[in-house]
Amino acid sequence: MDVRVLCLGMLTRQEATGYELKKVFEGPLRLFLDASFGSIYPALNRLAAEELVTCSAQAQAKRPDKKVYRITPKGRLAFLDALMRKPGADRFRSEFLATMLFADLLPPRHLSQLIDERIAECRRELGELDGALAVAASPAERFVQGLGRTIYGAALEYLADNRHVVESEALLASGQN
Amino acid sequence: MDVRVLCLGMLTRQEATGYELKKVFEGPLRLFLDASFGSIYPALNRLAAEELVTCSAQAQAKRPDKKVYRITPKGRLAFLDALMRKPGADRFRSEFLATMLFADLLPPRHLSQLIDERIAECRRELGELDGALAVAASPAERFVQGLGRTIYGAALEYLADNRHVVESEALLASGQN
DNA sequence: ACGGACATGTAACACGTTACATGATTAA
DNA sequence: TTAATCATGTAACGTGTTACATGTCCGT
Repeated sequence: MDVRVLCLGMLTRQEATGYELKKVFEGPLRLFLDASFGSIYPALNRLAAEELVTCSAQAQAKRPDKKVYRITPKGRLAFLDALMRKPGADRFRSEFLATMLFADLLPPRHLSQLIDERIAECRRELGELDGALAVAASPAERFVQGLGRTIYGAALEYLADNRHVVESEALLASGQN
Repeated sequence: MDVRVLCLGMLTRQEATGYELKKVFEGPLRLFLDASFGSIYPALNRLAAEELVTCSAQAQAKRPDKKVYRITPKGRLAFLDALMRKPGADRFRSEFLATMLFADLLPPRHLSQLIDERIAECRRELGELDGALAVAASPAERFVQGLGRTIYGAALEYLADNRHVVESEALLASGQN
């Protein structure tokens, strides 16, 4: 699902500007959703050209016009159509995990620090998700956020319980160099 | 971490051909790692041009030469250097999850079938990971595979326990259309 | 007879990121 | 005064996918 379809989907919930859409991509769902201005604005322009959304520009003093986008009936159909396609495989790109795959090549201290930071990061993320769940959006959104929390929680526990596996290996390897 | 660095990393473990590397990308780690021939072969050629790997071609009857790549000391240093960089943020791209975010727009039957398939898929993946863990590679690899298993396991349980949240919402929504 | 494994590679294309351009307002 | 928020947009660039090109051998 590309940025274009994702934007269209968000507009099924709420009319929004490109700027507001970007904020959604930075919110608690950012693990799953992501897009930059450089992809959002062209996406919205294209959606408008295809008449899947309408755009009403509100003039603002000393600022670029604020362009509020609203989905059209045609846009809703197009989004539905995209939603009904069989979803492709997940791809979990994690540089942290890729690094862990070669943990034995790292200096032990560096590795431990990496894991410490990762654990802190997971906790931060968990806190944010819990906060987001408390203010509660739609059930669907809560469902996805809840899954995110579950995954982060499980990953955190796993990390704490199993870090010794890679850490001891890194120690052994560093003793042999 | 791009395909080039990833290939370099795998070559720290074992000399390999592009074809063999591709098989690794299709194995139990495919959730975290992924690359197509169209990116692997150019990556290897570039690595060879930079002298981070060497390439020895073995002539084969009636087939393209088999090109075995080996990492050089310079390549090991370059890889280490890449590994030591602060890892970027995770990005979990899941079309399934993106679809769930709009579950209330889907026909209830379609949604339930989607979730059923997803659960089956998770189980398949879990079985494969368990199989891979049994034959055991390096501790680092087991660590990462174990994390994969943990995540899939947690996701599976969450799905089973919470599917009713989105399913009932979809039912409600479909009754109102 | 047909598909899949083996084996490498190129070219067109899609998609997204990054950095840049512009500029006011407000809080620390 | 420095950074962040608001607000949109373009252009260059990087990276990867898909489809194509080529051909054998083996199992069913």
